[in-house]
Amino acid sequence: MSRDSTQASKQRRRSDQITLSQVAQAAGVSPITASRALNHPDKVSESARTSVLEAVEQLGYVPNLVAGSLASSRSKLIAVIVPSLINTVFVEVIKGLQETLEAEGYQILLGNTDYDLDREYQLVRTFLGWSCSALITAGLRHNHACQTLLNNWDHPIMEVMELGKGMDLNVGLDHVAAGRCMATHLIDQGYRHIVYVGARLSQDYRAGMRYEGHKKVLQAKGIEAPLVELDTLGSLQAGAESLQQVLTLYPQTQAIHFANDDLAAGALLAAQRQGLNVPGDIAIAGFNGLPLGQHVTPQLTTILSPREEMGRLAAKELIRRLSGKNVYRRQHDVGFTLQVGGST
Amino acid sequence: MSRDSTQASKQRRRSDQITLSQVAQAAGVSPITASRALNHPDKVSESARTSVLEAVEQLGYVPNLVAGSLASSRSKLIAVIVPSLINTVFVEVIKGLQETLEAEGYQILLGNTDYDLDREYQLVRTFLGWSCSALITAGLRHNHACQTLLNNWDHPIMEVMELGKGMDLNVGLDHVAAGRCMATHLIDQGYRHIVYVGARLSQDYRAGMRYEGHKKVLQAKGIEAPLVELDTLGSLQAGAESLQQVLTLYPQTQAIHFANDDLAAGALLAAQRQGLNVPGDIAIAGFNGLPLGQHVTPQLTTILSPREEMGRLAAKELIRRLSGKNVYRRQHDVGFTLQVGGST
DNA sequence: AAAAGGAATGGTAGCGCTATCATGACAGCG
DNA sequence: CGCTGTCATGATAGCGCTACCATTCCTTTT
Repeated sequence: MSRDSTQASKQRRRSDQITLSQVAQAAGVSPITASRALNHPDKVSESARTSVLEAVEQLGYVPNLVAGSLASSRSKLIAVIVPSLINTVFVEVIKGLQETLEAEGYQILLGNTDYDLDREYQLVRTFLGWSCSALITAGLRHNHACQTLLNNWDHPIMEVMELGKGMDLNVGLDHVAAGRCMATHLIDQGYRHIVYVGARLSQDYRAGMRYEGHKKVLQAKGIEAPLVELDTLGSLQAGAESLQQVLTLYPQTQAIHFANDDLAAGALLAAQRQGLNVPGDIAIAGFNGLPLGQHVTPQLTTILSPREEMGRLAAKELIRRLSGKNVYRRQHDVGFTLQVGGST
Repeated sequence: MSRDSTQASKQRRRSDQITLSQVAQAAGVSPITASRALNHPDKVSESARTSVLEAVEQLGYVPNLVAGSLASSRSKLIAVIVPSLINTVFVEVIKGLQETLEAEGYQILLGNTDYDLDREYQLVRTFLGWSCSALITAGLRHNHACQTLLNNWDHPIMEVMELGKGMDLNVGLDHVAAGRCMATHLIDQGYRHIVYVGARLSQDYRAGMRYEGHKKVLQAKGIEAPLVELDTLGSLQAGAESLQQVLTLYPQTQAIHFANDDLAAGALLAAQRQGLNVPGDIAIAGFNGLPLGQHVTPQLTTILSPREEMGRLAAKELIRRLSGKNVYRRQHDVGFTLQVGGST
């Protein structure tokens, strides 16, 4: 009877957005049938389904995902937390994740910790509040509060980048082994005075792990393993500057093992500008396998890490888990490849 | 009386997560007061506030943002839609956005269209369903459905990357002018046989706009403006390969104006490998001002576009608008800078 | 023919939070 | 002393959707 809402005691609808009930009414079915037509199409008759879809089209209905998530306590959101977007490595992992997750209808909620574990905790708290269906985070290190919070969370957690025993799922590579690999290569090439150069190893602790591997190999041969730690972020510029610094501190240096390709390429290009011969005067090695390294002359010796692949695999495994399938392995090693160029 | 829920007719709580009501009970206040203590701290007495915060701490309460958003039809989510993550340009804009938005407590919902406007429409639909408080999208071109959908949406919309009359807010630069700028520089340097090389200009239509500017300048001088369009994405590799192609198609070429620095740097490095002198045999220019261009020899002539700055400014203007302040200008030109290196 | 099973649909009651209005307490005012 | 205004708090009623159970109608089984 009271069609018009003049008395409308407690009207609260702010936006005049179309609701599922209106769609249902237009389609001549109950709201719950309309809901099913959209979310479980196989559970309604074809006639109901088509009339609902028509009504959706006609009214321009946009499902309120917030309401849906609250009612079902599920969502198609996946939280992705990385320490930095400046470092292209993480971006490439995100790329791989994004590609795979979006294809399955998931949306990415992106967070950046700036290498701050407390910040990470705050982000995790916020993201859990969105009842994400999973969380992907870069690295195995978290602060205590974060650890407890996540332990009590009953959704999949995927830790990427480095290999190890995580909280739940893990896709990554063994950075210590990568460091050993490159150090071994340098020694095999006959170099004995080898410096490792990294940038902010306390933040980029994976580069620190590579140094650990590097050091072990050298020490096993009775060789010193000097470390030069830069206080800037890794970049071509920083690499160029570090070259000078290394040669001043350790004039006998024959080879430099850089923590990443940006540094290494920066140093290589700087060496050329200074008329130094690579690898004759100084050998240079990097890590990551960025395209840039293949385009400089001589080509950069580096370790190729499958970053996008890591993202894709992580996403795939996560989806597997989310769709209720059995997970046989929680740890996945994506490996790495030594790429020998002319720079060593 | 009935404290235990044995008969529990229609219990539906799936997760045993702490709710605000439990916090309120522990703090000895009503749920609404607890809500206020957390969201409008100045609207409750200090005693209430502290006891609520204590209870939150003690119980490890994590606010359910989904429920909050539904009730208030507001959220701290901001949708960000870009055409690609492979192109670092967009990533840098995201970086700028992210930095500024996260500092203000906003979360980013990230979408990638893969240069497909229909995909963009789908993403927009989905994101509107999350009742985002704003939407940021790269570019001014959208399909019709998307346009209508967004016109009826009553939240701020920010279109970035290129300058022009958008739907709402806009931060970007004039790509036609940038193309003109570089073409003028090349002509001033005395080059007359100039080829423009771009990759998939129908997708990267902003590179196409730069070509338009380039062409106009050349034609005004009565010079031909040949275009070589590559079918791959812009990359060092593609740039290296295109060099050959250009020299075969247009043997007289004196200068190549590349659509971006990746292509240009790839070509420059390839030229060096082939023993060609840059700029003596062939001059090379790019666009973007990537760090790489400053580290090759000779330095790459390019146009510096303030990408992170664009993201930061866009985020700032958006926040301004979201906090209800007056917006005086809807369009913001971030400009560009010609960087002359030794390559032209 | 009666019982049992299945498919399509709907009614009801929340999900956890906040907007709205109502209340009571107390200060300031003429 | 009543009147108005401000402040802190609370009761109530949703936000738009879906889980859960119930109902109906039809097909299959013994």
